[in-house]
Amino acid sequence: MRDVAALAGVSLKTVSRVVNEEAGVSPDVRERVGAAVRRLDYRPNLAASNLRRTGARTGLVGVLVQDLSNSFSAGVLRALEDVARSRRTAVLAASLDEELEREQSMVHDLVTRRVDGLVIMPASQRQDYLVAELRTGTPAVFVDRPPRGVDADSVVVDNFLGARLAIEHLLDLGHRRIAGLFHLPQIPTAHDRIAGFTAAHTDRGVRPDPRLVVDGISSTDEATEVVHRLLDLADPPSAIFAGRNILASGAVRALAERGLRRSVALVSFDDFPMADLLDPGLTVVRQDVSRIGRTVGRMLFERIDGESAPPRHVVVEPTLVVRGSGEIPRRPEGQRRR
Amino acid sequence: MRDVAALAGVSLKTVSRVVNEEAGVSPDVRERVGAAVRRLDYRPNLAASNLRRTGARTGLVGVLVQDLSNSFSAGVLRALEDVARSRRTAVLAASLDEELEREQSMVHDLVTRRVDGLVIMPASQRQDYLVAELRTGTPAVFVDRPPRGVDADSVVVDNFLGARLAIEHLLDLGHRRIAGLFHLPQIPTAHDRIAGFTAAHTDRGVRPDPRLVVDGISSTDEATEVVHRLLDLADPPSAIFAGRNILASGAVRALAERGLRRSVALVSFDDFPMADLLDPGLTVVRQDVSRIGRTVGRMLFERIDGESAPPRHVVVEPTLVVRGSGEIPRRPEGQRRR
DNA sequence: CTGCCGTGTGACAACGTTGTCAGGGTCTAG
DNA sequence: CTAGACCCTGACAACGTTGTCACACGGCAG
Repeated sequence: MRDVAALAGVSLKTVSRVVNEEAGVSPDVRERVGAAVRRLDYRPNLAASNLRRTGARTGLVGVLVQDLSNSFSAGVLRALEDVARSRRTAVLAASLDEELEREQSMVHDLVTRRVDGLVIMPASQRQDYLVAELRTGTPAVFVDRPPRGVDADSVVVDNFLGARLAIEHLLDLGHRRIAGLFHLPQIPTAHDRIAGFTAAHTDRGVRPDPRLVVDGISSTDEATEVVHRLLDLADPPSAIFAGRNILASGAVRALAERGLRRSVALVSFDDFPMADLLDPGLTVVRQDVSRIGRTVGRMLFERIDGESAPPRHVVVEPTLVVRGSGEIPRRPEGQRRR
Repeated sequence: MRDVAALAGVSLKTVSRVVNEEAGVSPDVRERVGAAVRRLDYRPNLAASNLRRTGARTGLVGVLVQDLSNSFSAGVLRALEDVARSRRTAVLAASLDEELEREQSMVHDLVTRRVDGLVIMPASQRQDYLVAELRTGTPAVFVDRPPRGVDADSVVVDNFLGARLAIEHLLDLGHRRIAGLFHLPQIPTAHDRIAGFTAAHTDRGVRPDPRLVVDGISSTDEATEVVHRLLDLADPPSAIFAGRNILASGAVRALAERGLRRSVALVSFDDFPMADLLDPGLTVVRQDVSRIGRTVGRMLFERIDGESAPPRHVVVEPTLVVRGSGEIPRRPEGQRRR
């Protein structure tokens, strides 16, 4: 900036005025400074500028998701990015991989970087640590999992409802022995899906067989194994509900290995690209990822703009997408057929 | 910081020393300052710190990909993130959506933010504009598409080889009428894949039917349409090569609609999650996304560390992943069979 | 001619931090 | 007892920018 001022023969302040398009600079000077800026490839130092300006924004928001490479996280991030772009804000993204410690250290880092806002898909059970972090006034919005131990905006899917929709759908088709595959039950989303699974049964007077409900499954391979084990039971399930898309792929594989893809019904939570190309197409409970992302973005920027109403907790309703795999009727006997 | 100094009864500089874990502070004072820091929730202002330090890094890298929500971009980003994390660096991510203008403005913004490095999956044809941007010394690494008009490191997949692998595979199975579905030919990746498609044919003395080679297809629906049109020809293709995964899903859909999934061979460029669950499993040319991301990360940080050797251009070899859809033999007559 | 106003410009301090250097205290060797 | 060395600590300037304020100039009314 000093060089620009020297080259244009003006003071630092005048360069600042031109760069910031402030009024009150004669066209002549404005032109001279502009030329000098271009000639020297001058770029204002945003850090210094923010330092000086009172209450300036960094134009940066932090987004902490479970895993940038999974389609749910990536979809939410993408929708958020679009909102951020319209607010001339850049996005700092990171994966938490369900690691509590990483969540805390990332939040700390981002707050230290003075991001204007924070979006968190939490890995931790409780976020008490956030109370201190957010004392600086950084707004935070939770997504996918509600906050515990700290009061903040959130956008979550109604996991209970989603599971119930799926199970009711299967019950309507006559299924009575429905297997449930779930993630770690201490994760709120998994917990609610298990609850929805159970509630749908009991509401209809059906008692779910506890042997058919398996939780703590965290990989596709484990899911394949579990499904094989369930199908080996003397009274195997006639339908399967997968509580997460990666568990659904394990289930699909197990069914395929036994030639049962058209014999055992399957419904999954979470849609994914190309689920409709499977044969039969995979019936899923879909979360509207981009709507979730947009909602989160909108709420975050309202807070950044100074909105100070009490935290809002938006619950997005998932929908059942019928594609075939979930519409296989109960087959009372002779499941081995092709 | 001033408050901390006052509370601890020391000078600003001493607080600075404690915060930065500099040597030469008595344990007593260190402890007092530490307590004050905790009590006041003090956080150093990174911007100010960077401003003062000579040649300090921002601990920030910019990553510009095609679309954060597609699995290739997301996978590369994720692998990059892991490298960045090990270097205590955060990642600023953005989607370009093949928009040239956005590429330029994002690069400009990121350079102004003083990122330590830049990763670009270019949307533009030429990147001459970068010469001026990079004069500040910000290193850049290109991924997926090589740089034009500016000399910089790059990591790209051998698209020519990938397409050739696929076509040779199909030719080996006796196919002679192979359809090719491609993206816009002015995009270098598409261009090379078309070239590989053609070269594989001519190397084997087969003349590809120009009517079977369609480029400029940019959506799944368009691909479906095109495949239907090709299958309506008097002499339809016995195999299809999809030059991109989104085109593959269009092709799968068209084949499914005609009950030809087990009759017409299909090989696609780009793997995607759950491609193995299709029936038959989709045979693809796979790019090792996480290796690409890691390589890019490694190269970028070498530059950030001051490496000044001439730019390197790494070409990653793709591999053919056989899953069934590509191994359907040529069926000389009566393709309509189920 | 004087005084006032508006316009364009610049000097200076300040944002929050750290590098430099100097000073005061304690310790050790001569 | 003194000189030198060493250890801690603090004063001060500087990083690149912008807010505040003052000043110089030309024009205009009295």
